[in-house]
Amino acid sequence: MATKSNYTSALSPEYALLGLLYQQPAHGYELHQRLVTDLGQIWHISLSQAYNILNRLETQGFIAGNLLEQNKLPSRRQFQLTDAGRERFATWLQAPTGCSVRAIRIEFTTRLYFACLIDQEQALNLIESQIDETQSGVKRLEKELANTPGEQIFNRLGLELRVKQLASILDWLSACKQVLGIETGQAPISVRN
Amino acid sequence: MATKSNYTSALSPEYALLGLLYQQPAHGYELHQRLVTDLGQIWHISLSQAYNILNRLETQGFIAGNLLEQNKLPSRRQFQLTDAGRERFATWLQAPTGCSVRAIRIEFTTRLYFACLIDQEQALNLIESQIDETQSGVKRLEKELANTPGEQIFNRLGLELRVKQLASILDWLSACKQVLGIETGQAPISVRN
DNA sequence: GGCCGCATGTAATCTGTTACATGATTCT
DNA sequence: AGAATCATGTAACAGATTACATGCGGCC
Repeated sequence: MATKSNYTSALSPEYALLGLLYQQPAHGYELHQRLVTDLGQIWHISLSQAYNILNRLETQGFIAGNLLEQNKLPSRRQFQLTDAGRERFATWLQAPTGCSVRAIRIEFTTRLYFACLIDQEQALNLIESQIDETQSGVKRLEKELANTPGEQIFNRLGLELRVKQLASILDWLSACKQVLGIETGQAPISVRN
Repeated sequence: MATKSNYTSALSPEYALLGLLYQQPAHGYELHQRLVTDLGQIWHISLSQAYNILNRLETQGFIAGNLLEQNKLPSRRQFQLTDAGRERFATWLQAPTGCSVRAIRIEFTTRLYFACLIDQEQALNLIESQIDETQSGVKRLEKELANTPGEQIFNRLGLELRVKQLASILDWLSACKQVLGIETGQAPISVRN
């Protein structure tokens, strides 16, 4: 019934690539470099994989590339977003991240990165709604913990760990607000050096 | 140069299955059930995937299965560890987990589960050495944080989050010791209900 | 001469996920 | 009669990881 197979199951840097292209056209090598310098602590991605993902995105019609010849160096494939790609990125940017610890560290941080570049106001909203979501996640886990019998020691331990981690995430989200200096109404920080 | 391809890259419940078989032979359906009831909060694995992993393990020579006919129900494939499998599990059980948040939540907890069943003494060691490892992980991250220039805001945020999460893990590891009641010298808890 | 940076890719392998397929028994 | 549980699997698909392959230019 669905148009095609459309799995976005796992975390993938594909949206990070789309986001970089949302700013300006670029070629694969450059995109990879920017990922490493700006978000290297968040995404660990090899050059090959970057090319693989770009090929996939091109096949799916989210980006289009055209060759740029260079006089000495090998020619580049310059990519730019298609309309579909622009929409895909915009939709993703304001989608909820969920409460998986991993998703927050990786996907949410990436969202925040782009939101800061595009719209500081939206970045604030992002943080606030993530705080809400995380708080309700804590409640959900605590309810589940209450429903888990004491014999299931390791299920309980697993839940307790997740609760603690969400708590530390809440802590971190507050720190995010301060670091970004958004709520103080200061001048927008420069993100690209 | 390597004997075969031997990737253990990602977290996989394969060792959990080996561990369950380390205790006693069992068939696939039963193994899946035990995973769900005992470690369901830690591993989310479908029945199909359990069978897939078991097939893989059999191909690799870590387990061996023989059919048990039943009078009414369909026949079972009862698996047991081979010598190679027993060794594989034992090696894994005392291997270090590392400091990835995910690995600790999933792999370490699984190790702890089996260590408790097999040898309470070893369980204590496991926790202690994980505490050490995690502490040095915090130091490593803090050093990296110190080396990350202030312009790389999001790399810094990513590192700060990881530091916070490791701190909450240290907290949790202390709680583990208490919950398991190991250091108090109490009678061994019953893990299987 | 050799290594590093620029710039591109292909291919193989492994793994997870989902869906599909089958068939008996037991409970309601 | 229909749903749930027991018990087994195969197949298709997507994606991550790694390895392999190429070629130029500049630097030491």
